[in-house]
Amino acid sequence: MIAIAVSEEIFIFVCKTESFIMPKAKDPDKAKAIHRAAMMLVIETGFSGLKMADVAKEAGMATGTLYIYYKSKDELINDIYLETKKEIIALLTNPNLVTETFYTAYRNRWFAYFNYCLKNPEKMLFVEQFLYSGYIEESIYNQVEELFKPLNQFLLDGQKNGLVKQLDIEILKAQMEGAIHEIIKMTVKRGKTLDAELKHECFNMAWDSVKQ
Amino acid sequence: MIAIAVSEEIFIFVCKTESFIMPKAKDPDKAKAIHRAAMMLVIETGFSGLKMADVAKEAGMATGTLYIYYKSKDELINDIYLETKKEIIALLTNPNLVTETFYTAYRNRWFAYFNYCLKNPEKMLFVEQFLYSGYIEESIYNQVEELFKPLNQFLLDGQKNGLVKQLDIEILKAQMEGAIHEIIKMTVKRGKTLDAELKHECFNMAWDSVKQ
Amino acid sequence: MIAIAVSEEIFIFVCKTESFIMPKAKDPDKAKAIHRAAMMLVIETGFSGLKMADVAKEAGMATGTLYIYYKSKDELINDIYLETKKEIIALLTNPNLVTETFYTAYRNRWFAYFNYCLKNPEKMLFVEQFLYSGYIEESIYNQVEELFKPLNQFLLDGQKNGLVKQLDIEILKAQMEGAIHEIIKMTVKRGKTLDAELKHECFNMAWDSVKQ
Amino acid sequence: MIAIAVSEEIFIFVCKTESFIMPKAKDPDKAKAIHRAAMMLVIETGFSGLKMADVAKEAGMATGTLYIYYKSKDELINDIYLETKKEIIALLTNPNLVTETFYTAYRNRWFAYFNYCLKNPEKMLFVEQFLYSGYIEESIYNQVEELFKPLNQFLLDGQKNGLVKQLDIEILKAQMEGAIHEIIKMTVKRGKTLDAELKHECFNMAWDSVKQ
DNA sequence: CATGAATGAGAGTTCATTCAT
DNA sequence: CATGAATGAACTCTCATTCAT
Repeated sequence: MIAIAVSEEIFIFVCKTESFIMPKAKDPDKAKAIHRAAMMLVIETGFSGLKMADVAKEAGMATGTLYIYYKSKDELINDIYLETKKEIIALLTNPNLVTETFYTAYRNRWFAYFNYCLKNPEKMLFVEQFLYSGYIEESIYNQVEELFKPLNQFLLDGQKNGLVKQLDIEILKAQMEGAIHEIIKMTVKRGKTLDAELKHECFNMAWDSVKQ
Repeated sequence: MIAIAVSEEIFIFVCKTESFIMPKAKDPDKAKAIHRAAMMLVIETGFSGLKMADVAKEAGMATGTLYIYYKSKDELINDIYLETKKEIIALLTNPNLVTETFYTAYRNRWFAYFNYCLKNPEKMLFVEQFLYSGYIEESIYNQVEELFKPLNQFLLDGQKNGLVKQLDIEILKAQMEGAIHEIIKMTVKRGKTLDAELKHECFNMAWDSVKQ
Repeated sequence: MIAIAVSEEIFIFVCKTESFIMPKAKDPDKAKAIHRAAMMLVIETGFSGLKMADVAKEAGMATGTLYIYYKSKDELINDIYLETKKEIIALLTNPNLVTETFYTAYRNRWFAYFNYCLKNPEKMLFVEQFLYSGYIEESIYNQVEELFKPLNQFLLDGQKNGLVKQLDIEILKAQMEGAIHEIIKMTVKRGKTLDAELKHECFNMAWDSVKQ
Repeated sequence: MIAIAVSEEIFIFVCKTESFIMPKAKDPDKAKAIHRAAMMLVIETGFSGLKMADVAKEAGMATGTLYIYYKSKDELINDIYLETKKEIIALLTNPNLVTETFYTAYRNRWFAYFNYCLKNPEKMLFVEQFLYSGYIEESIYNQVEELFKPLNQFLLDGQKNGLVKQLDIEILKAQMEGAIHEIIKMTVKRGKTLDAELKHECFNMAWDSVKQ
């Protein structure tokens, strides 16, 4: 390693990385492992059955380690919610989904979300359960509300063009989201699988319900 | 209550009747009061926040009294679920709902359930949350499944007559139930009220989604 | 038991005490047992070694029971302090201690406190340790300060009559209290006993130090 | 600190010297920094509130570093006690304090200790608290006892010459030490300052209490 | 039957200590 | 030698359940 004095207080060090002690950063994979473990356990046993000791064991670490990454059980749970919601928003605002016609754009979004839920039922269930778990913190709730606002515009455009029923946007969203969630839940609960055709029929129901 | 010592062993107590526990016969209303209290508290604080002491307080009795009516917290919660589900089944199999055409019969049933949820959101929410609370006992779950089977016939008839989409009955039910629940939840959360017209539009969405 | 209706809502009940279910009151002896146990353990192991489980065991009850009487460990410790300080104040403001001359009154007070400390070294030690334990709550501290103020007047009178050195009252009190505590601590630590004569010589030191 | 990648393996770091850990010989000041930090924190938060992580932070180093200088928290605390006591003994056995008359020698010693406590209240408080903290190790306690013995001779000489009250030496020491500590504690607690005159009056109290 | 103080197993969290970097 | 993330035993506190009154 070479040290060059620039001034009395400022130095330049040139060195190979491995010979320089990098401050050991908090392991970003650990936070994700904790997320995953906690989410799975919530689905298995509910929020009331979630124990930090179990999360630690499932994530392959000591209990104390959880508290390096999250201040408390509450914070952990709220953070999982927030991160999952952000993931969903990123998914639904993906520019790739935008297409020429409203119908195809709607279909793209519906399938994106439907497939996401089908692939990550634990995430969908977690988010659903969370809202009535008693763990939610208002600030987190509001933050998520804010993030979702841009998505409303899409449906408003559909209404303006006379393609979507003239109803409160929140009702339209509830209709679609509620149906998707319930279908996925039923699917998981009964161990069913949905082939492409079945998915398309589910989509048709969704479209039929909201189309003008 | 005022206590006046007449002698070392004899006291006079002056009190309002309700603050003096008169020995009385087993109160059949108590079980219902416990139900109501527990359900409200689950909605407010989630299953993880439900404490027997709070249930007792909310129901206006001592903790010990709860255990006269229910063997345990688990049993209490499962019983609430079972009773609520029975109430819903009774509602949906009410002979008054049967009418000439499939459409009107469907409409009657949809409105019956929708209005029930709107009037008793705590019951609907309790039932929804319960399934993933970790409290559910398999025997109770199976019992409820059994009770609901007769209702499927109604939709099967609709399909036979070409009025309802040719889809797995469970998917159809999930579509309808999920949408209703989500709309009600949104309504409650945002403090909205639904007038007759709005309800009808919600029904239209439901009908559009399942009709052939 | 005889019940006499005074009005529709007010009743008079006359009964032998044992035939009337008295609401089971929190046992006042338990609170004292907890005090005693906690105090002893603090002296033995210091505040840092005080464990609620040990307090419970020493007091002959379950851990949970402690929390019926005290909201937290902090509150328990602060309450012990407050109660002990109140006891000391009651002792020092006992009208029996007042006598004709300032000297005899001072002597009475000094001996009252010295003997109290000698008989209850654990209380004295607890109070001494407490102030720097990190457990003290400001409100409790202020409350005690307030209660002690009346005692200052006694020394002020001594100064007015030219019997006591003209020094800040707080310094005079510190001189006396510090000396007493340290002598008692030494006595306890070394397992010494103080006979009447020795006590009197200790008093003479105290008096010599403050007298004009 | 700024890191600039020159290649995949070579980096340039620009930083203020103090934020870059230069490999250096074992720093003899570190043990003292740890002492100071621990002592301050004990005074602020008591022994029960002393955390090794806080000591490290206060001393400007990592937790692990503490364990290079001290085997354990216990050892650290006991070492602080021992070192402080040694410092006090060195102070009181300073040959400069010896003078012609017993009175002036006594006065010199009293002022030396009083001023030491006034200047280092944290040390005095630490030592006071330590004895009842539950951390003390018997070997350390005995070692300190042994070191203090020579000081007794001084008072014994005073008694032989009829200048000091004929009382157990330990009682005399307790009287003096207790008074000094309590006056200093009061001073610190109330934010008072003691001028030369006031100090002298404190000394007079001390002298009056022990003089024959 | 009704009460609520008492119980104690079990949960969340902390923190002295270790060790790979 | 210095670091600080990781560890897990041990602590405080909670709460479902019991039982004497």
